[in-house]
Amino acid sequence: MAKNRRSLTMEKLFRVLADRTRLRLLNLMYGQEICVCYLVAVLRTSQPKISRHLAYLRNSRIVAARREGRWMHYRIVPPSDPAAARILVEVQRRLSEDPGMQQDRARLARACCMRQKLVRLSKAPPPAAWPRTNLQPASAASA
Amino acid sequence: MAKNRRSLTMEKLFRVLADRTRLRLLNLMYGQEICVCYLVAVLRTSQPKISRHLAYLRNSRIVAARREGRWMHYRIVPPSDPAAARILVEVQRRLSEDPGMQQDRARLARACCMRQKLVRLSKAPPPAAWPRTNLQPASAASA
DNA sequence: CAGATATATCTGTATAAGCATATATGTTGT
DNA sequence: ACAACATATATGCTTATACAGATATATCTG
Repeated sequence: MAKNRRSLTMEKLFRVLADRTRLRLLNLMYGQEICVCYLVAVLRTSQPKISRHLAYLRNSRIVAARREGRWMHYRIVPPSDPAAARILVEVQRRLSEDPGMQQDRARLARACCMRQKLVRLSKAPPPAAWPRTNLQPASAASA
Repeated sequence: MAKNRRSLTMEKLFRVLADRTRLRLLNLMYGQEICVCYLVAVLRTSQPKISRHLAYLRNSRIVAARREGRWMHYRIVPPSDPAAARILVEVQRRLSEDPGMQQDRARLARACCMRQKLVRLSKAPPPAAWPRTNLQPASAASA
């Protein structure tokens, strides 16, 4: 199941980042833990495709997953290698300037606001800041 | 001939960086303009392979080439996009810590020292700092 | 022509996308 | 409690494409 526990080589890290869909996913995960259903809703692409790319990110140890009932939450795990971590920060800065990525974030914000009205999202836990701020109920449904 | 004049997307940039041979080439080009024959000598791999990766880097506008007689000199061109430029600097920092890359640089230094004795390099212009420091004769052989 | 570098062609591998289906958890009816 | 189902996510399989490496050959310059 867990294929690759060793730290990433530089070229492998870049291979992970060399895909538009994965960058879009990371863009939505910066600073927050987010449910797959939101990712599917915002990216407007097939669920298997997103799941595949999440698995790729997971195997690369760049993101971690947490199950909460039927929902899976994904978050970015800053690499232990300082240079790799800095690169991810640079990526974030670059993505924040990309119009397409801004559009994705805007769609996510809208989805969160009107989530009560969206069938697919009404019951799902919304994105929450990560690392947790203590203001967010950690996992209200898990007790 | 010049296929792609538009600026790189983030994912394209990372695709360029997602290859060990290209990283080794960049590693040897940081801060200096260097002749292909040195790259071939240091990397100890086939000349067509190196030439193709150089073409890849050239088409991605990450390096530029300059002809001087029969020799081609390659150098890194810092991207106009500030975030991309910062990423390249981070890559440099990371590569400087990589043992394999240090070994390449050591081999290059050695080749430069004993170049008089090496048939393939004895007539080729050695690597020179770039941007030029005015202490290096720009192109002594081209006049 | 010789030396330096680039390109054509072929083969193998990685992987992205699409579709169908499997798994996992939760819910509902009895 | 258990069967049957619904929802959320993951995976198996197929096809298409990008591209790395190897070898041979072309191009460019002196």
